[in-house]
Amino acid sequence: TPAPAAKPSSAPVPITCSETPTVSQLVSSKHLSELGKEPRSPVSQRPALALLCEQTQGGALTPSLPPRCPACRFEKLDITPKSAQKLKPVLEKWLSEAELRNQEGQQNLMEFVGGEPSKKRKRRTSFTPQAIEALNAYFEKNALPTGQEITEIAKELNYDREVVRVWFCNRRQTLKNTSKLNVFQIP
Amino acid sequence: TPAPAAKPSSAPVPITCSETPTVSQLVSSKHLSELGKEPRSPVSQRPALALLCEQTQGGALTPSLPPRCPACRFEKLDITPKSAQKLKPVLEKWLSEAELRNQEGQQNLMEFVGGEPSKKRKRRTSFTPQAIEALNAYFEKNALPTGQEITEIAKELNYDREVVRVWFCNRRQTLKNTSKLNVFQIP
DNA sequence: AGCATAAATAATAA
DNA sequence: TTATTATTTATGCT
Repeated sequence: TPAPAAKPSSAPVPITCSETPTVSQLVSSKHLSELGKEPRSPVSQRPALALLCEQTQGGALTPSLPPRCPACRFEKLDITPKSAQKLKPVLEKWLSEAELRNQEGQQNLMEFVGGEPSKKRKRRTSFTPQAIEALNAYFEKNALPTGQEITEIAKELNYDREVVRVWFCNRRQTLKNTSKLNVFQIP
Repeated sequence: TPAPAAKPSSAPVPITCSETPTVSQLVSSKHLSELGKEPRSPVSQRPALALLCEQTQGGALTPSLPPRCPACRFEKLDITPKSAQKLKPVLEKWLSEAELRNQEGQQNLMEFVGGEPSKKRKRRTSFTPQAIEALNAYFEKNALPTGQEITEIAKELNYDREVVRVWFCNRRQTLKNTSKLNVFQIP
C-alpha cells in the first residue's frame, strides 16, 4: 500500500468545494497522502490539478464534461489503487515543481506548462462497422492468422498491422472469456 | 466489475489487489454475498466456513506448499478480484457441500476439494514506477544483458531474477512489434 | 456514469 | 527467440 495511514493531526490544509486551493495547499503532504482515498472537489476548481490533467491528456479541460485522464480519475477516486500508486510519483513531482513556480511569484499557473512529455498511450482506434464486419468474417474462417495473413488483412482493410494483430488477440480473448462464463454459471 | 474503488456508495468491504482480506471480510464482502441472495450469517454460524478458516489459517494445510483448492486460493486471495469473481460459484458450492458433510459429522472435508488444476499461473507482478524507470535505464544501456548482469539487476532492484529476465525479453519483443522497421508494415 | 473493447504488459509456450 | 495467452489498464462511446 503506497499511502501510509498518515496521522490526521498535522493540521493539513483541507480543500473544500467552495474554495480554490493554492498550489501550496495542493502540495501539502497531507493532501498528497490523502489523494486516492477521499472524494475531492471538482478538478475545475483546482488549478494545479486541472493543469495536470491538461498536461497529461494533452487536451483542454471541458467545463461540462469532466476530464477522465488518469490524473483526474485519481483525484476523483475513479481509479484503482494500483493505478493510483503508479500515478503518485508523477503527481508529486509535478506539484512540487508547480509550487516552485508559485514561490517565484508566477501568479498565472495556467501559463505553466512543461514537464516531461510522458509517452502517451496509443490513441484508441475505432474500427468502422465495415471493418469490424470484415474482421469478424476473417476471424470466423481463421481465428489464428499467421503473421503474413495478418499483414495482408491489415493491408486489405487499410489498418495498422499491429492494430489488426491486437484485434485478433483480443477477439480470441473475449471469445474464450464469454464461453468460459457459460460453463461456470450455474443458478 | 473488479474495481470497487469506483463505487462511491458506502458499500461493504471491497476486495482489492493491494490488500489481503480476512475470512470475515470475505464473508461479509460484496463479492461473496452478491451471489447469494441474502446477507450472510456470521462465520461462527457457518461450520464449513469456520472449518475453512481453521484449515487455511491454522496451518492444517501444508504451510510450505500453497494449497491449490479453490477455497484456499480464494481465502489467501492468491487470485485477482476478477478471478475471485469467477471462482465464487465454485467456492460457494464447496462451502455448501462442506457444511452438509460437517452436519453429517464427516471430519475430513478436504477429500472432495481437489479437482482444480494445479498448474497455477504465476501472479502477475507489478513493477513500481521507480523500478520501471531503472529497468528502462538499464535497457537503454544494454538491451541484452548476460545472465550475470540480469542477476545483478534483479538483486539491485530487489525483484526475482526470473521476473527481470522476462521483463527484458518482453521489452525487446515490444520494441520489435512496435518498430516501424517492419518490412510488411503498412504505412 | 458504465460499458465494451483497444491497448499495454507479464507470463507462458513453442 | 518468436508467438500467443492471460491479465490489467484506460478510453471512446452513449
